[in-house]
Amino acid sequence: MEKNLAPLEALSQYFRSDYFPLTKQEEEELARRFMERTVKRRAFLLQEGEVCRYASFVVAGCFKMYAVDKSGKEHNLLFAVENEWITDLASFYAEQPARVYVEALEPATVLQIKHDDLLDLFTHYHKFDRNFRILVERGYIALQDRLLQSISATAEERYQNFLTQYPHWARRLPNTQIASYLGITPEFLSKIRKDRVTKPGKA
Amino acid sequence: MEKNLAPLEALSQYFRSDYFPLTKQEEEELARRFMERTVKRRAFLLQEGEVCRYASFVVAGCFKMYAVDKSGKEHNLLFAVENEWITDLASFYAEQPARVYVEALEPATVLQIKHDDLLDLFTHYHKFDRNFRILVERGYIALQDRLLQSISATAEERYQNFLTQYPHWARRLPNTQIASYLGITPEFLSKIRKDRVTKPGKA
DNA sequence: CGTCTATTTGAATGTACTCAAAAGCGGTGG
DNA sequence: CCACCGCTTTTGAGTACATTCAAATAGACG
Repeated sequence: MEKNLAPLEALSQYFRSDYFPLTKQEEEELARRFMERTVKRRAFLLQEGEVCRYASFVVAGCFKMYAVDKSGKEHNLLFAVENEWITDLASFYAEQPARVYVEALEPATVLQIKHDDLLDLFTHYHKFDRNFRILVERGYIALQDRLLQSISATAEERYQNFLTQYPHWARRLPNTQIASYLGITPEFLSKIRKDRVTKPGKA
Repeated sequence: MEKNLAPLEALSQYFRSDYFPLTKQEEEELARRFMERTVKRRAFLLQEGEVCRYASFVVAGCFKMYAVDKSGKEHNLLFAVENEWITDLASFYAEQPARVYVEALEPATVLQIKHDDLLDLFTHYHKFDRNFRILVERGYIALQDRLLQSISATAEERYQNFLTQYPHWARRLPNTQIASYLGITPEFLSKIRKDRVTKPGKA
C-alpha cells in the first residue's frame, strides 16, 4: 500500500510538477499559512449566503460546487478531486455572500488559506502571483470550453465529451451528479446511456 | 465633441482606473511592446486553425469571438468593446491552433502584444503578473456566472439577464449576434421579444 | 435484512429548433 | 427621389430534444 504524502508536501509537489517550482523559503511561507481540514461526506466547505473565507486545495476526497435555482434544483458548476482547487472566486475576492455551495461527496482533506494570507503571499512572493495567474488562466480555458459545449452541443455529445475529457471525475461520480453538471436531468442521462449500449458510436 | 485618448493612453488609463496603476517606467515598457492596429468591419483578428499570436485590447469598435460547429453554425463566446480584451487564451498560451474566430463587428482599433513580449513584461515587471491575474480572475467569474445561467435558466431568463448585465453590449449588437451568444436561434429570440411586449414582466 | 439513494422506465408535456417565407430597414446608385 | 440590394427581424407550421411526474428496480451500506 502506497504511503500518502503529507498534505503540505502534496501542495508543494503540485506546484513543482505543473507550475514554477517553489524555493525552500516559499514552501515554508506556504506551510505557515495553509491549514489542514478534514470534512465528512456531505459536509459543506461553503454555503450560499456565507462569505467564502478560504481558498481550498483538495488533498484527498472529492467535492462539488453547485448553485440552487428558485425551484430548488441543484446545478453543478465544478467538481474537484485530489490536486484540484475549489473556491468561489466571486465571493472570495469581493468578500461578498456566495451564491453557491461547496459540499464533500466523499470524506475529504483540504488545505485552506485565508484571503488576507493569500494576498500577503502575492505581495511578498512574486511567484505566487504568477502561479495563480497561470492556474486561473487554465481554469478560464476549461470553463470557456465547457460553455461552448453547453451552447452548441446536444446532451449526448456533452456526455461523450465529459467521459473523454474528465475520466477521473466520471469514474468516481454518481450519474445524478454528472447529469447536473451537464445541465440535464438524471432520467434523460439514463436514456442516453441506454442508447449508447444499444446503438454504439460508429459500429 | 470629446477628444479621443491616444490608444496607448487609453490602455494606461484602463490599468489606472481598475487595477494596480502603472509607474511611468511600466507605462513606457507597455508602450514599447504594444502595437496599434486598425481593422475594417468583418475583418478577422484570428481565424480557426491559426495560432493566436497577440493579446488584444480594444480601443475602439467591437468584436465577437465565436466557434463554428460541424453543421456550420456559429456560436458566440464573447463580445468585446472599448476597454475590453479579446484573446483566445487557449491558443495564445499553448501556441496551438485556435478553434475560434475573432471578427470585427464594427470598424475597430486594437492594441496588440506578442506572446513573448507579454511574458517578458511578466518576468521583469511584477505588476503585470498581478494585474493580469486579477484580469483573468474577473473573466473567470463572469464566465462561471454565464455557465450557470446556461445550464439552469430558460432562454427568456438568459435574455433578461443579458439585457441587465451587459446593457453596453445589448445596445450596439444586432439580435442575431445576441441570440448566438445566448445559445438560441434568432427566430426564437424574436418570439421572446414579442412576448415581452405583449405580456410584460410583472404587470 | 431494511433503509437510503441511485438508476431505469414510460407517458404526457414543454421548450426550443428547423425550414420556408414574408416584411422591415438602411444604404447606394441611377 | 426611387429602386434595388443585402441583411436583420418576424411569422408560422411541423418537429425534435429534453423535461416532468410517477413508479418500479437495483445497489450499497450498516
